[in-house]
Amino acid sequence: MEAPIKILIADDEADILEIISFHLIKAGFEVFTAKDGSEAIEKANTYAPDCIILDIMMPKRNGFEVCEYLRSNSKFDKTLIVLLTALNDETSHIKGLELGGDDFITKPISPKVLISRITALFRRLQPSTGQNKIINSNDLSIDLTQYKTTLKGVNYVLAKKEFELLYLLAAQPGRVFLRGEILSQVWGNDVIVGDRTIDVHIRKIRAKLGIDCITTVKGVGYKFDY
Amino acid sequence: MEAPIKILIADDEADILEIISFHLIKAGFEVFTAKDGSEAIEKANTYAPDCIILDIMMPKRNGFEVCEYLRSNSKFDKTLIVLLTALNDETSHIKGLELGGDDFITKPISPKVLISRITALFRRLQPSTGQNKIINSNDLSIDLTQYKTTLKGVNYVLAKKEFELLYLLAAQPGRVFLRGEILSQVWGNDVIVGDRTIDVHIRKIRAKLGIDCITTVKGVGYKFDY
DNA sequence: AATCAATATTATCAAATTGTTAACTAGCCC
DNA sequence: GGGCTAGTTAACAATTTGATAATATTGATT
Repeated sequence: MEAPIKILIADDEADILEIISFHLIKAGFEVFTAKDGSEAIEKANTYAPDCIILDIMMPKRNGFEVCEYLRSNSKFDKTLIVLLTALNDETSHIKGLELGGDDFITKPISPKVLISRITALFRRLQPSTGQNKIINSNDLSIDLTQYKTTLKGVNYVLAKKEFELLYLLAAQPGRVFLRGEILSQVWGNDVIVGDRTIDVHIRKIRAKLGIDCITTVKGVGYKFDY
Repeated sequence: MEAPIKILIADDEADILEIISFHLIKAGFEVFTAKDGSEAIEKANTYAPDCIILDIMMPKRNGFEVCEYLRSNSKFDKTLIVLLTALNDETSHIKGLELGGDDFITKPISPKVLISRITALFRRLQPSTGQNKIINSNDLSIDLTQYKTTLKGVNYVLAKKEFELLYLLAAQPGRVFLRGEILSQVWGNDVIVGDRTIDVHIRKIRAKLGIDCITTVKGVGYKFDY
């Protein structure tokens, strides 16, 4: 998991917010906090977290309302929602899960348990994205289904050939691709283009991304290394 | 969900086995039972269930051992494991999740809760089973049942094809749809229309909504991004 | 250090792709 | 029928992308 996982916690009790943040940060997550339902929705929209932990009982909008809002917005389709409550009450539990919550944790919260559960949720979720067409390396992400390249969260627009070339190399970091391989993979076997064409595209990728993620292996070919 | 979801329950207490089975069957699952750890492993191999509910305290092999066995076998990569225990004990909880359990439920078990949680787990796992008829993204809402599009609460009237095209793209924000995909999804496979037709409709949508929610990926297709 | 081949860079032009407009057609309702 | 709307298409403009050639630079080898 390259890019840090973003977690938003919403609870009106400042001390709980603090203790949970502390443990989540220590566990390597990037943490945002909200002290009521409205702020939770606002920050969810701003930061697009991967997981949102919601207290049921909160001012402005309660956890159920926030959960319902999130689940009605396709933007949050892949966002995990964990509901938190002081009540050990079966009705809330079922209601929360039916509204689309992914997990339910009862207070008092053990930080260790919380982190274990969140980790377990992500473990389950990650492979479910299937044979991922997304390549992640450091802070560089290359998503084939979206034709999208981001570096440190910033989006870079690559042209079709540039993208396909980068994707090919990045799919097997470190491996050197011969010019012939690149030609047949990116251009196809029936198309005939000169060697300089590859260079030019490599150059454009390097220029656009501003990082040297492609290494030249003189006399052989190119490889992705980042 | 075409084929019934198969669930294996392992517990040494016959009455618990019975009551859980009863409720799971009622909820539409196909249920297998085992009364100890060895039998659980045996039946897991035989029936390849989608979900295995394991009591921690069982004869022959306990829940942890079975969990560890299952997780070491790639055959069960996609199998959900739910651990069950009478102890409300944090250590077991964490140990179970770390061994690769997907969820942890403490006794006494409420059948309703159990079923909610299992359903929630499967909901997450199933790739977009939720064929939502209403798409919401930011302040844009697209309602298939009413063929209605609203932006910031204001209603916009899209023609049939325009609506269907927008709906298709918006159903999977970010994903690039190839022109061919768009044609077969919106127009069908037997209808033959030119490529310009898509452009014109895209243009009309952009003009009507006044926002640029559809991005062109040159040489590839279009995607919804808002 | 000189040489040579491979690669990088730049500019330029050609080709592909999409955007835009307007015109045409078919169906529908009054 | 006449007027309306939606859908399609054609023609052209605008834009983006791709390929090449010419030139500069690099790096290995001697």
